[in-house]
Amino acid sequence: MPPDVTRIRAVPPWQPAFGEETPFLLLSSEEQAALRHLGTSITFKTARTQIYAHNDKARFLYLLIDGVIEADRTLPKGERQIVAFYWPGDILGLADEGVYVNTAITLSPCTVYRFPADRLTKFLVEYPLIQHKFLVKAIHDLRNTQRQLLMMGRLSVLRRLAAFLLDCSAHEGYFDAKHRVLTLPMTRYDVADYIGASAEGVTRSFGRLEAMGMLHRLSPRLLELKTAELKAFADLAGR
Amino acid sequence: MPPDVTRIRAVPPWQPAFGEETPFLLLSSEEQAALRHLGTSITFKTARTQIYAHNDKARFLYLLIDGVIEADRTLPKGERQIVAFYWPGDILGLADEGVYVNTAITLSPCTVYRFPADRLTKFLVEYPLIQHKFLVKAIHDLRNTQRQLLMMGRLSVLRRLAAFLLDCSAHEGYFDAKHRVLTLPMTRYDVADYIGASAEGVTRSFGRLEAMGMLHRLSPRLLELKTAELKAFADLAGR
DNA sequence: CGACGAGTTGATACTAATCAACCCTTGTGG
DNA sequence: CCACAAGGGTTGATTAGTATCAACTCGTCG
Repeated sequence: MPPDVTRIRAVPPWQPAFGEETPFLLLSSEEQAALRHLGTSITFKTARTQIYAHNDKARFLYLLIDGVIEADRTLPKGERQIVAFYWPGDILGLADEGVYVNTAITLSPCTVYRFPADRLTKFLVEYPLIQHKFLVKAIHDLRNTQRQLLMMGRLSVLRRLAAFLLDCSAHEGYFDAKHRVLTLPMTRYDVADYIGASAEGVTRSFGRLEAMGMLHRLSPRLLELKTAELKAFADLAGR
Repeated sequence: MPPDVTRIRAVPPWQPAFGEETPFLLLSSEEQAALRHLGTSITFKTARTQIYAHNDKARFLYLLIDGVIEADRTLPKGERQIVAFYWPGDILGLADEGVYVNTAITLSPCTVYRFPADRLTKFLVEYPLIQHKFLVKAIHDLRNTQRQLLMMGRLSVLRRLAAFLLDCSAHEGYFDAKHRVLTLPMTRYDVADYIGASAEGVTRSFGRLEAMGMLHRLSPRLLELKTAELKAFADLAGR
C-alpha cells in the first residue's frame, strides 16, 4: 500500500477499457504535489475512532490512504444503516450544504489525507484534470451505490451476503488470492447494517453458505472463499 | 418548465446554503451556449420509449429538460429494480467503461439534451466551471442514492412509500402545492420496483396510508397528500 | 480469573411476497 | 357504436423469509 496520495480507486464511465488493468486512477507527480500542498496527512491509530459525525460542519474532504472506514446514518428510532465501506483510494466526507450527511468511523488503524472544504471548489476549478478525476470517482461511487440498491431491493439476505463477500475480495490487502482467504475488517453487526439484515441473520447466512460449500469459516473473520461458486450464486447479471 | 439547457437539479455539498432558494444550479448564458454547441436537443413523443439499454455502448450523456424517465436494472432471474427516477434538470446515462449500466425508459413525453460521450472529457476539462456543476450534480445524486439505500435497508414498505411520495412532491409540475395534489407519472409496478416491494404491496400500503388519514386517493395516480403527517411518519431524521 | 463484546443457536412472531381471482378503464376493430 | 382485449389496479388467502427475543458460548484483554 503506498503511504501517500498516489491513486484514487475508480473505473471511468466513458472510454472503453483503455488497456489499463488497475481499478485505480493514477495521479501524476504534479497532481500529487498540488494535492499534498492543499491537504495534510492524518493518522488514526485505533479502530472505532469517529472521523466526523452526521450534521457536523463539513470542514474536510478525505482521501483514504490506508485502512478501512465505515459511513453510516442512524434513524431517530435507532436503526443504523451503513451506506458505505471505504477502502484505500476511496474518497469520503459526503456533505449537503456544508454539513456531513453520514457518520464515519474507522474499522482499523487508518491514514488519510484531508483537504479543507472551503478551498476545494477554487482548487478543483484551477486544476481541471484533478477535478475530472474527482468527477470520475463520484460517478464510480454512484454506480456502486446503485448496485447496492439493486441488491437490497431484489436479493435475499443470503445472496446479498455472497455478493458482499465478493466485493470485499476485490480489495487486495484483505484478500489473499493465492489461498482464497478473505480477512473481514468488520463485525457481524457491521455487515448486517450494511446489507440490511440482522446480525443473527448474517451468522445464519454464513452457516448456510458454508453448508452449500461456497466458503469455509477458518474463524468468524477469516473466510476461505469459493469465488466462482459464489459469483454464480449471487448472480448479479450482465455485470 | 424552461424548454432549454438552463439549469441542473442539484444542491451543492459545500458552502452552507448561500442565500439561494432553488434546488437548481443555474447555468450562465456562456455555459448554456457552450453546452448547446456540444449537444443537441431530442424529443421522445410517447411514454414507455427506451432511450438506451443496459450494455449498450454509451454514446451519449443526457440532460433531461422536460418529462420523467426511469432507469432500471434487471437480474437474470427477471427481477427488476428501478434505481432512479429522473425529473427535469437531472442528468442520466450512467456508464461503466463505455457501457450503460442501466436501461432508461420514458414515463411521459420527454425532451432531453444529449452530449456525445467521446467529446465530454475534453469539453469538461476545457470548461472547469461546467465540470464543477457536473461534479456537484454527481455528488447530489450519490447522496440521494445513499438515502434511498437507507430507506431500503431500514424502513418498512409503508414508510418507504410515504418517503417516496414526499420525494415526488418536491417536483413542481407534478405537485400542486395549493391543493396538495400529487400526479404520479408512474404505475404501481414502477413504484414497487423502485421501493423494493410488490405491486400488490404498494396498493395495500396506499390503502393503509389512506386509512391512517395521511392521504386521499382521488384516482390511482392522483393523490391528495397530508405532507406534514407523512413527513412525521416516514421520519427520515436528522435533517 | 472474571468480564465484556462478538458470535452463535433456538423458538416465535410478523412483514410482505406470491398466487389467484376479479374489477375498472381505455383503446381498437368489427 | 358496441364488444372485446389488454393493461393497470385491487382484494383475499396462503406461505416464506427474516426479524426479534432470549439464552448461551467463545475468545480476548485487563
